[in-house]
Amino acid sequence: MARPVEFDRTLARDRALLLFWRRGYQAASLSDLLAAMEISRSSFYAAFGDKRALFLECLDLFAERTLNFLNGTLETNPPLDGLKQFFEIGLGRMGDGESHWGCLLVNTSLEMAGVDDALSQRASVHLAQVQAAFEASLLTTGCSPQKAADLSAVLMLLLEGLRVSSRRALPPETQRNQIHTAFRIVDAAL
Amino acid sequence: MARPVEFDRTLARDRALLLFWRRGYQAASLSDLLAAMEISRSSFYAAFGDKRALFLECLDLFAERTLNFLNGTLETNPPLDGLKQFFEIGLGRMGDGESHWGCLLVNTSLEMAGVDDALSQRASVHLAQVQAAFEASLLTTGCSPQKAADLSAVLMLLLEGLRVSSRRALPPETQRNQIHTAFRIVDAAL
DNA sequence: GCAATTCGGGACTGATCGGTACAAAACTAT
DNA sequence: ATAGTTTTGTACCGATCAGTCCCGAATTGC
Repeated sequence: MARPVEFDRTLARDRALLLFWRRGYQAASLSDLLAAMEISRSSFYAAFGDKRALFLECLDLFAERTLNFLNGTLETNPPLDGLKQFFEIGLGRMGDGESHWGCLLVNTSLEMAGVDDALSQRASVHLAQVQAAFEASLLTTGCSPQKAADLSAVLMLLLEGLRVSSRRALPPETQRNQIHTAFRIVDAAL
Repeated sequence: MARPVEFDRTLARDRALLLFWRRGYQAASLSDLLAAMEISRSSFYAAFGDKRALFLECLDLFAERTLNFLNGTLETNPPLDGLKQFFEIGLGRMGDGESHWGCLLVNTSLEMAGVDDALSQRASVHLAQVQAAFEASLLTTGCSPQKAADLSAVLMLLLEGLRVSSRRALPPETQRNQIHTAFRIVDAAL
Protein backbone atom coordinates (compact mmCIF):
# COMPACT_ATOMS: atom_id res chain seq x y z
CA MET A 1 0.00 0.00 0.00
CA ALA A 2 2.82 2.42 0.73
CA ARG A 3 6.52 2.87 0.76
CA PRO A 4 8.08 1.54 3.99
CA VAL A 5 10.38 3.54 6.23
CA GLU A 6 13.99 3.12 5.32
CA PHE A 7 15.61 3.71 8.66
CA ASP A 8 15.55 2.16 12.09
CA ARG A 9 13.86 4.64 14.39
CA THR A 10 15.43 3.10 17.47
CA LEU A 11 18.91 3.19 16.00
CA ALA A 12 18.49 6.81 14.90
CA ARG A 13 17.25 7.80 18.33
CA ASP A 14 20.16 6.09 20.01
CA ARG A 15 22.57 7.96 17.78
CA ALA A 16 20.83 11.21 18.66
CA LEU A 17 21.10 10.34 22.32
CA LEU A 18 24.84 9.92 21.97
CA LEU A 19 25.21 13.28 20.24
CA PHE A 20 23.09 15.09 22.84
CA TRP A 21 25.10 13.40 25.55
CA ARG A 22 28.39 14.43 24.01
CA ARG A 23 27.56 18.00 22.96
CA GLY A 24 24.58 19.06 24.99
CA TYR A 25 21.20 20.23 23.74
CA GLN A 26 22.02 23.67 22.40
CA ALA A 27 25.29 22.79 20.68
CA ALA A 28 23.78 19.83 18.85
CA SER A 29 22.39 21.52 15.73
CA LEU A 30 19.83 19.99 13.41
CA SER A 31 22.53 19.41 10.79
CA ASP A 32 24.71 17.69 13.36
CA LEU A 33 21.81 15.51 14.41
CA LEU A 34 20.80 14.57 10.87
CA ALA A 35 24.38 13.63 10.05
CA ALA A 36 24.78 11.58 13.21
CA MET A 37 21.41 9.88 12.84
CA GLU A 38 21.96 9.33 9.12
CA ILE A 39 18.44 10.30 8.19
CA SER A 40 17.04 13.15 6.13
CA ARG A 41 15.35 16.27 7.39
CA SER A 42 11.87 15.14 6.42
CA SER A 43 12.26 11.75 8.07
CA PHE A 44 13.45 13.51 11.18
CA TYR A 45 10.39 15.70 11.56
CA ALA A 46 8.03 12.91 10.54
CA ALA A 47 9.46 10.50 13.08
CA PHE A 48 10.35 12.68 16.03
CA GLY A 49 8.31 15.89 15.87
CA ASP A 50 11.03 18.40 16.47
CA LYS A 51 14.41 18.80 18.13
CA ARG A 52 13.02 19.43 21.57
CA ALA A 53 10.64 16.47 21.47
CA LEU A 54 13.46 14.17 20.40
CA PHE A 55 15.60 15.49 23.21
CA LEU A 56 12.89 14.82 25.76
CA GLU A 57 12.63 11.29 24.43
CA CYS A 58 16.38 10.83 24.75
CA LEU A 59 16.41 12.29 28.23
CA ASP A 60 13.70 9.95 29.46
CA LEU A 61 15.39 7.01 27.76
CA PHE A 62 18.70 7.86 29.38
CA ALA A 63 17.03 8.05 32.78
CA GLU A 64 15.27 4.75 32.24
CA ARG A 65 18.51 3.02 31.28
CA THR A 66 20.32 4.59 34.20
CA LEU A 67 17.71 3.37 36.66
CA ASN A 68 17.72 -0.07 35.06
CA PHE A 69 21.47 -0.29 35.37
CA LEU A 70 21.34 0.86 38.97
CA ASN A 71 18.64 -1.64 39.89
CA GLY A 72 20.67 -4.32 38.16
CA THR A 73 23.81 -3.71 40.18
CA LEU A 74 21.76 -3.40 43.36
CA GLU A 75 20.00 -6.71 42.81
CA THR A 76 23.14 -8.73 42.25
CA ASN A 77 25.35 -7.19 44.94
CA PRO A 78 25.30 -6.15 48.57
CA PRO A 79 23.86 -2.60 48.64
CA LEU A 80 27.12 -0.72 49.07
CA ASP A 81 28.95 -2.79 46.47
CA GLY A 82 26.10 -2.31 44.05
CA LEU A 83 26.19 1.43 44.61
CA LYS A 84 29.93 1.55 44.15
CA GLN A 85 29.66 -0.35 40.91
CA PHE A 86 27.03 2.11 39.72
CA PHE A 87 29.29 5.02 40.58
CA GLU A 88 32.01 3.49 38.47
CA ILE A 89 30.09 3.47 35.18
CA GLY A 90 32.02 5.13 32.43
CA LEU A 91 35.41 4.86 34.04
CA GLY A 92 36.51 2.80 31.06
CA ARG A 93 39.68 3.32 29.13
CA MET A 94 40.21 7.06 28.91
CA GLY A 95 39.07 8.85 25.82
CA ASP A 96 37.05 6.15 24.13
CA GLY A 97 33.62 7.63 24.17
CA GLU A 98 31.09 7.81 26.91
CA SER A 99 33.75 7.78 29.59
CA HIS A 100 34.10 11.55 29.66
CA TRP A 101 30.64 12.68 28.74
CA GLY A 102 29.45 12.86 32.29
CA CYS A 103 25.76 12.16 32.88
CA LEU A 104 23.13 13.49 30.52
CA LEU A 105 20.80 14.21 33.44
CA VAL A 106 23.38 16.31 35.27
CA ASN A 107 24.55 17.97 32.07
CA THR A 108 21.01 18.89 31.07
CA SER A 109 19.96 20.02 34.50
CA LEU A 110 22.79 22.55 34.47
CA GLU A 111 22.76 23.56 30.81
CA MET A 112 19.06 24.23 30.58
CA ALA A 113 18.51 25.87 33.96
CA GLY A 114 17.40 29.41 33.25
CA VAL A 115 17.09 28.62 29.54
CA ASP A 116 14.40 25.96 29.32
CA ASP A 117 13.37 25.23 32.88
CA ALA A 118 10.98 22.48 31.86
CA LEU A 119 13.88 20.47 30.45
CA SER A 120 16.08 21.26 33.42
CA GLN A 121 13.44 20.21 35.91
CA ARG A 122 12.67 17.01 34.06
CA ALA A 123 16.31 16.02 34.31
CA SER A 124 16.26 17.01 37.96
CA VAL A 125 13.23 14.81 38.62
CA HIS A 126 15.01 11.85 37.07
CA LEU A 127 17.96 12.49 39.34
CA ALA A 128 15.63 12.51 42.31
CA GLN A 129 14.42 9.06 41.26
CA VAL A 130 17.99 7.84 41.30
CA GLN A 131 18.42 9.25 44.77
CA ALA A 132 15.22 7.51 45.86
CA ALA A 133 16.71 4.23 44.64
CA PHE A 134 19.82 4.96 46.73
CA GLU A 135 17.65 5.52 49.75
CA ALA A 136 15.62 2.36 49.23
CA SER A 137 18.79 0.37 48.91
CA LEU A 138 20.28 1.82 52.08
CA LEU A 139 17.14 0.97 53.97
CA THR A 140 17.68 -2.70 53.21
CA THR A 141 20.94 -2.54 55.14
CA GLY A 142 18.86 -2.04 58.25
CA CYS A 143 19.97 1.50 58.99
CA SER A 144 17.52 4.06 60.31
CA PRO A 145 15.22 5.89 57.89
CA GLN A 146 16.82 9.14 58.95
CA LYS A 147 20.28 7.87 58.17
CA ALA A 148 19.11 6.42 54.85
CA ALA A 149 17.69 9.78 53.85
CA ASP A 150 20.77 11.72 54.89
CA LEU A 151 23.23 9.33 53.34
CA SER A 152 21.37 9.00 50.05
CA ALA A 153 21.45 12.79 49.77
CA VAL A 154 25.20 12.77 50.28
CA LEU A 155 25.58 9.91 47.83
CA MET A 156 23.74 12.00 45.27
CA LEU A 157 26.14 14.87 45.90
CA LEU A 158 29.03 12.53 45.35
CA LEU A 159 27.49 11.09 42.20
CA GLU A 160 26.93 14.55 40.75
CA GLY A 161 30.47 15.48 41.65
CA LEU A 162 31.79 12.37 39.97
CA ARG A 163 29.84 13.02 36.81
CA VAL A 164 31.27 16.53 36.76
CA SER A 165 34.75 15.09 37.23
CA SER A 166 34.13 12.68 34.43
CA ARG A 167 33.14 15.47 32.04
CA ARG A 168 36.17 17.45 33.16
CA ALA A 169 38.14 14.49 31.80
CA LEU A 170 40.14 14.03 34.97
CA PRO A 171 42.34 10.90 34.70
CA PRO A 172 40.33 7.70 35.35
CA GLU A 173 42.88 6.82 37.99
CA THR A 174 42.02 10.02 39.86
CA GLN A 175 38.33 9.27 39.59
CA ARG A 176 38.84 5.74 40.84
CA ASN A 177 40.62 7.14 43.87
CA GLN A 178 37.81 9.62 44.46
CA ILE A 179 35.26 6.83 44.46
CA HIS A 180 37.39 4.69 46.71
CA THR A 181 37.92 7.43 49.27
CA ALA A 182 34.33 8.57 49.11
CA PHE A 183 33.01 5.10 49.80
CA ARG A 184 35.52 4.60 52.57
CA ILE A 185 34.14 7.56 54.47
CA VAL A 186 30.52 6.78 53.62
CA ASP A 187 31.14 3.28 54.86
CA ALA A 188 32.48 4.65 58.11
CA ALA A 189 29.35 6.74 58.54
CA LEU A 190 26.98 3.80 58.26
CA MET B 1 40.60 66.45 23.07
CA ALA B 2 37.99 63.75 22.74
CA ARG B 3 34.69 62.58 23.98
CA PRO B 4 35.00 60.47 27.13
CA VAL B 5 33.56 56.98 27.52
CA GLU B 6 30.06 57.04 28.86
CA PHE B 7 29.92 53.73 30.66
CA ASP B 8 31.71 52.07 33.52
CA ARG B 9 33.65 49.15 32.08
CA THR B 10 33.83 47.36 35.41
CA LEU B 11 30.12 47.72 35.99
CA ALA B 12 29.29 46.49 32.51
CA ARG B 13 31.57 43.50 32.93
CA ASP B 14 30.01 42.61 36.26
CA ARG B 15 26.59 42.72 34.68
CA ALA B 16 27.81 40.44 31.89
CA LEU B 17 29.23 38.07 34.48
CA LEU B 18 25.84 37.81 36.13
CA LEU B 19 24.13 37.07 32.82
CA PHE B 20 26.67 34.40 31.87
CA TRP B 21 26.32 32.91 35.31
CA ARG B 22 22.56 32.79 35.06
CA ARG B 23 22.12 31.65 31.46
CA GLY B 24 25.40 30.05 30.44
CA TYR B 25 27.68 31.01 27.57
CA GLN B 26 25.69 29.81 24.59
CA ALA B 27 22.27 30.98 25.72
CA ALA B 28 23.51 34.50 26.49
CA SER B 29 23.12 36.17 23.12
CA LEU B 30 24.79 39.41 22.14
CA SER B 31 21.46 41.21 22.36
CA ASP B 32 20.88 39.82 25.84
CA LEU B 33 24.34 40.91 26.88
CA LEU B 34 24.01 44.42 25.46
CA ALA B 35 20.68 44.86 27.21
CA ALA B 36 22.04 43.58 30.52
CA MET B 37 25.24 45.59 30.29
CA GLU B 38 23.37 48.68 29.12
CA ILE B 39 25.91 49.56 26.49
CA SER B 40 25.78 49.72 22.73
CA ARG B 41 27.15 47.21 20.27
CA SER B 42 30.08 49.37 19.26
CA SER B 43 31.08 50.07 22.83
CA PHE B 44 30.93 46.35 23.48
CA TYR B 45 33.35 45.41 20.76
CA ALA B 46 35.59 48.36 21.46
CA ALA B 47 35.86 47.56 25.15
CA PHE B 48 35.80 43.77 25.26
CA GLY B 49 36.89 42.38 21.92
CA ASP B 50 34.19 39.84 21.35
CA LYS B 51 31.77 37.62 23.22
CA ARG B 52 34.27 34.87 23.86
CA ALA B 53 36.95 37.24 25.15
CA LEU B 54 34.48 38.84 27.52
CA PHE B 55 33.43 35.45 28.75
CA LEU B 56 37.01 34.45 29.44
CA GLU B 57 37.44 37.65 31.39
CA CYS B 58 34.32 36.90 33.41
CA LEU B 59 35.38 33.32 33.99
CA ASP B 60 38.76 34.36 35.34
CA LEU B 61 37.19 37.07 37.43
CA PHE B 62 34.71 34.63 38.91
CA ALA B 63 37.52 32.24 39.78
CA GLU B 64 39.54 35.01 41.37
CA ARG B 65 36.62 36.12 43.51
CA THR B 66 35.86 32.55 44.47
CA LEU B 67 39.44 31.94 45.60
CA ASN B 68 39.48 35.23 47.45
CA PHE B 69 36.31 34.36 49.27
CA LEU B 70 37.62 30.91 50.12
CA ASN B 71 40.90 32.27 51.42
CA GLY B 72 38.97 34.80 53.44
CA THR B 73 36.84 32.23 55.22
CA LEU B 74 39.88 30.02 55.75
CA GLU B 75 41.90 32.81 57.33
CA THR B 76 39.29 33.80 59.85
CA ASN B 77 38.07 30.35 60.90
CA PRO B 78 39.37 26.94 61.87
CA PRO B 79 39.96 25.04 58.58
CA LEU B 80 36.84 22.90 58.65
CA ASP B 81 34.58 25.76 59.69
CA GLY B 82 36.06 27.93 56.98
CA LEU B 83 35.44 25.22 54.40
CA LYS B 84 31.89 24.73 55.58
CA GLN B 85 31.23 28.42 55.34
CA PHE B 86 32.58 28.40 51.80
CA PHE B 87 30.32 25.52 50.88
CA GLU B 88 27.36 27.51 52.09
CA ILE B 89 27.74 30.45 49.72
CA GLY B 90 24.59 31.15 47.84
CA LEU B 91 22.26 29.41 50.23
CA GLY B 92 20.53 32.68 50.81
CA ARG B 93 16.84 33.23 50.72
CA MET B 94 15.48 31.03 47.97
CA GLY B 95 14.91 32.54 44.56
CA ASP B 96 16.57 35.90 45.01
CA GLY B 97 19.36 35.72 42.51
CA GLU B 98 22.67 34.00 42.69
CA SER B 99 21.36 31.40 45.09
CA HIS B 100 20.29 29.02 42.36
CA TRP B 101 22.80 29.75 39.64
CA GLY B 102 25.27 27.14 40.78
CA CYS B 103 28.93 27.86 40.15
CA LEU B 104 30.06 29.45 36.90
CA LEU B 105 33.14 27.24 36.86
CA VAL B 106 31.15 24.03 37.17
CA ASN B 107 28.47 25.25 34.77
CA THR B 108 31.05 26.21 32.16
CA SER B 109 33.14 23.10 32.54
CA LEU B 110 30.08 21.02 31.72
CA GLU B 111 28.42 23.23 29.14
CA MET B 112 31.49 23.77 27.01
CA ALA B 113 33.00 20.29 27.19
CA GLY B 114 33.00 18.93 23.67
CA VAL B 115 31.93 22.33 22.32
CA ASP B 116 34.80 24.67 23.19
CA ASP B 117 37.30 22.58 25.10
CA ALA B 118 39.59 25.51 25.78
CA LEU B 119 36.85 27.21 27.79
CA SER B 120 35.91 23.99 29.53
CA GLN B 121 39.48 23.25 30.51
CA ARG B 122 40.09 26.75 31.76
CA ALA B 123 37.14 26.40 34.10
CA SER B 124 38.45 23.02 35.14
CA VAL B 125 41.87 24.45 35.93
CA HIS B 126 40.27 27.06 38.15
CA LEU B 127 38.39 24.32 39.96
CA ALA B 128 41.67 22.50 40.49
CA GLN B 129 43.03 25.64 42.16
CA VAL B 130 40.11 25.62 44.54
CA GLN B 131 40.83 22.00 45.34
CA ALA B 132 44.48 22.87 45.95
CA ALA B 133 43.34 25.46 48.47
CA PHE B 134 41.26 22.79 50.19
CA GLU B 135 44.30 20.57 50.37
CA ALA B 136 46.55 23.28 51.75
CA SER B 137 44.00 24.08 54.39
CA LEU B 138 43.61 20.46 55.43
CA LEU B 139 47.37 20.15 55.77
CA THR B 140 47.35 22.86 58.43
CA THR B 141 45.16 20.60 60.59
CA GLY B 142 48.13 18.32 60.90
CA CYS B 143 46.72 15.40 58.98
CA SER B 144 48.93 13.33 56.71
CA PRO B 145 49.63 14.57 53.16
CA GLN B 146 47.97 11.45 51.81
CA LYS B 147 44.84 12.12 53.80
CA ALA B 148 44.82 15.79 52.80
CA ALA B 149 45.02 14.83 49.14
CA ASP B 150 42.28 12.23 49.40
CA LEU B 151 39.94 14.35 51.45
CA SER B 152 40.36 17.45 49.33
CA ALA B 153 39.39 15.38 46.29
CA VAL B 154 36.26 14.22 48.07
CA LEU B 155 35.52 17.76 49.22
CA MET B 156 35.72 18.84 45.59
CA LEU B 157 33.23 16.14 44.65
CA LEU B 158 30.90 17.38 47.35
CA LEU B 159 31.32 20.98 46.27
CA GLU B 160 30.53 20.13 42.66
CA GLY B 161 27.55 18.14 43.82
CA LEU B 162 26.33 21.05 45.91
CA ARG B 163 26.68 23.48 43.05
CA VAL B 164 24.65 21.11 40.90
CA SER B 165 22.04 20.91 43.65
CA SER B 166 21.97 24.65 43.86
CA ARG B 167 21.31 25.00 40.13
CA ARG B 168 18.64 22.34 40.38
CA ALA B 169 16.97 24.75 42.79
CA LEU B 170 16.51 22.19 45.50
CA PRO B 171 15.11 23.81 48.65
CA PRO B 172 17.80 25.67 50.64
CA GLU B 173 16.78 23.63 53.63
CA THR B 174 17.64 20.44 51.75
CA GLN B 175 20.97 21.87 50.73
CA ARG B 176 21.74 22.92 54.26
CA ASN B 177 21.09 19.38 55.40
CA GLN B 178 23.32 18.02 52.65
CA ILE B 179 26.16 20.23 53.78
CA HIS B 180 25.62 19.34 57.41
CA THR B 181 25.60 15.60 56.78
CA ALA B 182 28.51 15.80 54.38
CA PHE B 183 30.67 17.62 56.87
CA ARG B 184 29.66 15.27 59.62
CA ILE B 185 31.02 12.29 57.74
CA VAL B 186 34.06 14.17 56.47
CA ASP B 187 34.76 15.20 60.03
CA ALA B 188 34.55 11.59 61.13
CA ALA B 189 37.11 10.65 58.50
CA LEU B 190 39.70 13.13 59.66
C1' DG C 1 32.93 79.38 18.80
C1' DC C 2 35.45 76.10 16.25
C1' DA C 3 38.24 72.26 14.94
C1' DA C 4 39.70 67.85 16.32
C1' DT C 5 38.61 63.59 17.95
C1' DT C 6 36.19 59.87 19.91
C1' DC C 7 31.85 57.64 21.11
C1' DG C 8 27.63 55.30 20.25
C1' DG C 9 23.11 54.11 17.75
C1' DG C 10 21.70 51.36 14.34
C1' DA C 11 21.82 49.60 9.70
C1' DC C 12 24.06 45.99 7.54
C1' DT C 13 26.69 41.40 6.61
C1' DG C 14 26.97 36.52 5.75
C1' DA C 15 26.25 32.42 8.17
C1' DT C 16 23.47 29.43 10.57
C1' DC C 17 19.56 28.39 13.24
C1' DG C 18 15.10 25.32 13.53
C1' DG C 19 11.34 24.27 10.75
C1' DT C 20 8.22 23.89 6.35
C1' DA C 21 6.86 22.87 1.58
C1' DC C 22 6.83 20.29 -2.28
C1' DA C 23 7.90 17.21 -5.88
C1' DA C 24 10.23 13.15 -7.28
C1' DA C 25 11.20 8.43 -5.93
C1' DA C 26 9.86 4.01 -4.06
C1' DC C 27 6.99 0.73 -2.69
C1' DT C 28 2.44 -2.10 -2.24
C1' DA C 29 -2.10 -3.71 -3.35
C1' DT C 30 -4.80 -4.71 -6.92
C1' DA D 1 1.24 -2.62 -15.18
C1' DT D 2 -0.82 0.87 -12.75
C1' DA D 3 -3.01 3.53 -9.21
C1' DG D 4 -2.48 5.02 -4.73
C1' DT D 5 0.10 6.10 -0.79
C1' DT D 6 4.05 7.30 1.94
C1' DT D 7 8.95 8.42 2.31
C1' DT D 8 12.71 11.08 1.23
C1' DG D 9 15.87 14.67 -0.71
C1' DT D 10 16.23 19.34 -1.16
C1' DA D 11 15.00 24.01 -1.89
C1' DC D 12 13.34 27.32 0.77
C1' DC D 13 11.55 30.21 4.88
C1' DG D 14 11.93 33.90 8.39
C1' DA D 15 14.44 34.58 12.52
C1' DT D 16 18.45 35.11 14.83
C1' DC D 17 23.27 34.57 15.44
C1' DA D 18 28.01 37.09 16.14
C1' DG D 19 30.42 40.65 14.21
C1' DT D 20 31.46 45.04 11.04
C1' DC D 21 30.83 49.61 9.45
C1' DC D 22 29.69 54.24 9.16
C1' DC D 23 27.87 58.56 10.23
C1' DG D 24 25.69 61.74 13.36
C1' DA D 25 26.28 63.29 18.14
C1' DA D 26 28.93 64.67 21.90
C1' DT D 27 32.80 66.50 24.22
C1' DT D 28 37.27 68.47 24.58
C1' DG D 29 41.35 71.85 23.81
C1' DC D 30 42.11 75.97 21.98
